[in-house]
Amino acid sequence: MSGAKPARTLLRQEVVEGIERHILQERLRPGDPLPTEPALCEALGASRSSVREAVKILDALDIVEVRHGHGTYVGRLSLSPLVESLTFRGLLSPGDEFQVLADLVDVRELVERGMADRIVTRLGPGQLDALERLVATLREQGAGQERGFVEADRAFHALLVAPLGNELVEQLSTAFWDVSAIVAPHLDGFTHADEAETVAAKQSIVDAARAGDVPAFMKSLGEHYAPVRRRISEARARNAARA
Amino acid sequence: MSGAKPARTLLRQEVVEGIERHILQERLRPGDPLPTEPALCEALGASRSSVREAVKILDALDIVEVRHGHGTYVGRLSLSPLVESLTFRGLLSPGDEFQVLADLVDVRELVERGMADRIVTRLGPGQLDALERLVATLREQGAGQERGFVEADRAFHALLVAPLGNELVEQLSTAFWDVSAIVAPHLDGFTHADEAETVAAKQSIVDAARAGDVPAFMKSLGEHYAPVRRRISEARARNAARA
DNA sequence: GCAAATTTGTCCGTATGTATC
DNA sequence: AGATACATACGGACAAATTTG
Repeated sequence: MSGAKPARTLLRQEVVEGIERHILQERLRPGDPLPTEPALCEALGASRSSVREAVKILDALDIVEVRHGHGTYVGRLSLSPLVESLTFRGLLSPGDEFQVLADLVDVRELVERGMADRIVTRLGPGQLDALERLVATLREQGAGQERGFVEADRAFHALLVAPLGNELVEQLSTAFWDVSAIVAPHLDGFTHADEAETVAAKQSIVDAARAGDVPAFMKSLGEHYAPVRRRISEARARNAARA
Repeated sequence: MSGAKPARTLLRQEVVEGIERHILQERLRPGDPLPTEPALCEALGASRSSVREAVKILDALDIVEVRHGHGTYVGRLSLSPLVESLTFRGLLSPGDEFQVLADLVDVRELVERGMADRIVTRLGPGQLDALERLVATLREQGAGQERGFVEADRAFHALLVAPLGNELVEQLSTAFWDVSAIVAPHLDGFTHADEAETVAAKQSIVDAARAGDVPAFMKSLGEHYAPVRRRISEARARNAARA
């Protein structure tokens, strides 16, 4: 029966909050250095184990970034935890392997559709030309150069929402794209015809944006995601039949 | 000079992937038990420290759930890591404290706006009545009963996107609401008039949905978020003036 | 209700790998 | 290259929480 307070909350969790408090109070910014592990131990009254576990939690959330042999720093606060979490969920998906993927495509189209008017009005000539060049790249590179293809596709969707001036939307958009790119390969049956259809729809999207035609922009968006939706529903049908 | 392989990747990270692999290969589902720490140590060839740090990382991502004195289980795979990450970013926000909040409101309206047609067509009479009851609750409970007010508000937005059948959209919607609820209190100046305006807009939203009027639904959405936007831009103006 | 068994939480000491100067 | 500072990893011991007999 020592007089020590039987802290209801786990010490590790208090260390997590202590580090967060320190970052906020000192108004630190991403990349700024944090105290070393021994310093954190003394400052927060915990052992190395507890401090290390707390740091790993914050590292997983990208609130903290650890560089081996160098030090601990404030993280970038990116959406990497969302990507990790959603990716694993997509790979797990008990029952229906592709439900998450279908939902994901919905959300991706939702974001671009919901921002359609702003995208159309704010895309400048230079950005439209850049989009056009990406479409050309996609058209030229077949299934032979997968690497360049997926990279151009990623860049296209990132550039599409870039002029919004909403950093959160940009990061969410690329995060959802990343998850799709990791989960989708389990989706075979994607033909060259599908690919061509998708690229053609991208061209229509750029044309509609250049013309300032919001309804056409939305229509092209629907056509762009149509092939993926077909493949997903076919895969789901196969799964259902197998069960 | 031990014969151990000088793993170029961190051992801790390999343990993380090993646990993930185990969950996938065994097709475990949320709530299923995982091996104990000593068992994981032997299975993955790592010390308890490394295993524990790996488990904490997976716990932060809600891929694993740890219960003290009980065991380790497969997590719920919720979006809690997104909430944690975004909340901290909102509290940090160097330079402009309310940029993240403004972006957040944009995204919340974006989701509801982008799903407008589907929401209007799929909302059944029972769900419309439930929404109406929530609006009544919001109207009756003033600033006096904050608890019930915010709870009803949360329920309203959750119920709005529920009939879509897209679990990801539902979880994203509530996640963004949660982050707003945590970050927004730093935003004072919210008057009773603002509150009344927001509640009235919610009534309009329900009316429009009941009438199947998509344009009116969208218009009401804009009116619903208008007061919050005003408060945010005022707060940003105050911040700018202070700097 | 008590006590034992199981499992996670915390601490300490030590040795190793890595990056910087 | 050597020295230093730091994170990484190990193993053992005890504390705290939970379940079970």
